[in-house]
Amino acid sequence: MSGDSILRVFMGYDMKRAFAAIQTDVNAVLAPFGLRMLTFSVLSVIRDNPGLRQTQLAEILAIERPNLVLILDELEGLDLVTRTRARDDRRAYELKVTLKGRRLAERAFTAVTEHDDRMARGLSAEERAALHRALRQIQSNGRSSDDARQVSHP
Amino acid sequence: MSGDSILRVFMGYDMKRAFAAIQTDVNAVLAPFGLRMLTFSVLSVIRDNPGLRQTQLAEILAIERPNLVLILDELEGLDLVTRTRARDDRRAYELKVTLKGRRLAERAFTAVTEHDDRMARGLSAEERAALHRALRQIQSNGRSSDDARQVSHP
DNA sequence: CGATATAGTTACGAGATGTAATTAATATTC
DNA sequence: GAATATTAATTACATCTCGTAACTATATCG
Repeated sequence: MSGDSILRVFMGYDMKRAFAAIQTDVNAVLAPFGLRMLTFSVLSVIRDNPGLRQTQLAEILAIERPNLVLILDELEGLDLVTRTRARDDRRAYELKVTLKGRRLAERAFTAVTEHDDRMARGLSAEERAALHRALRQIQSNGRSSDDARQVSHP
Repeated sequence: MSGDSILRVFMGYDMKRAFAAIQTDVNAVLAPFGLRMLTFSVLSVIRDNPGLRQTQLAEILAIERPNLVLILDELEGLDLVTRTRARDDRRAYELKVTLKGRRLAERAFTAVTEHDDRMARGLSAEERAALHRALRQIQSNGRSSDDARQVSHP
């Protein structure tokens, strides 16, 4: 008995431990590419949504705009992403992935997919699908409280 | 379509989002008790394992011993936990929860349990059990790589 | 006894995340 | 159309979590 059985009844605890395992592992997988979980996510979303603005990207990834700035500085410094002034709104930048970035993202994506499969060993396809469903349900349970609060103070 | 569909195929991404939701929420639940997720976890494990040493506690929670020091300083300063020199090993401390700590932990535990149920709304008991199983499987998949590495360099 | 290991600590750094205030550009309003 | 407010990005700053290396004191082993 591992001593933390009192905490194992909580989804939050099991999830913290599982996520820590994944994050440590995926960061090790991404290190050879010069990426981490967060920069990989940013790169992937821009690649999938070329021309995205920083505010939209922050919204999609649920991070604050200021935190995005340094991440984009990093990716831009690595020549993986470009910031181009938007013609229709010269305050905003259009984000795009460079050719170099596209190539790197593709290889990293394969590596992360393999990693994800590795972390899912022992789970059937149905169990994996059920896990995704459960995780999204939890997210929406968390969001609904936020939304309720925001709606009540418009 | 939210723009992050490219990432939604990864357990790691869905889990990061779900865990962020839980952590934000549970910290709000614990704030009135003067606790956060981490201090609550430490307090709960000591309560469940009186006399525990710091090294053992760090091992159980999978955190580094140095990080535990400040957390225990905090809990000790709040009169929730005591460090007593072990008679058989004067380097070590025996950790115990004070009466005040026991009372607080009990109330906090109830609040966190309710919170966990709230975050699990929409999931059946079977789905919840399956979620725990999946999360533990993932943890053990992560750990097994570590173990393999350690065993290969004894 | 002397070498080595262990328990806790200190010092430090990196990464992720959040808030407040600033600047430049756009939108709104009178 | 000028004054005002809003928005995009940024800067500056603070906090939390987590990890490593080095130190002190005890303990153990040969």
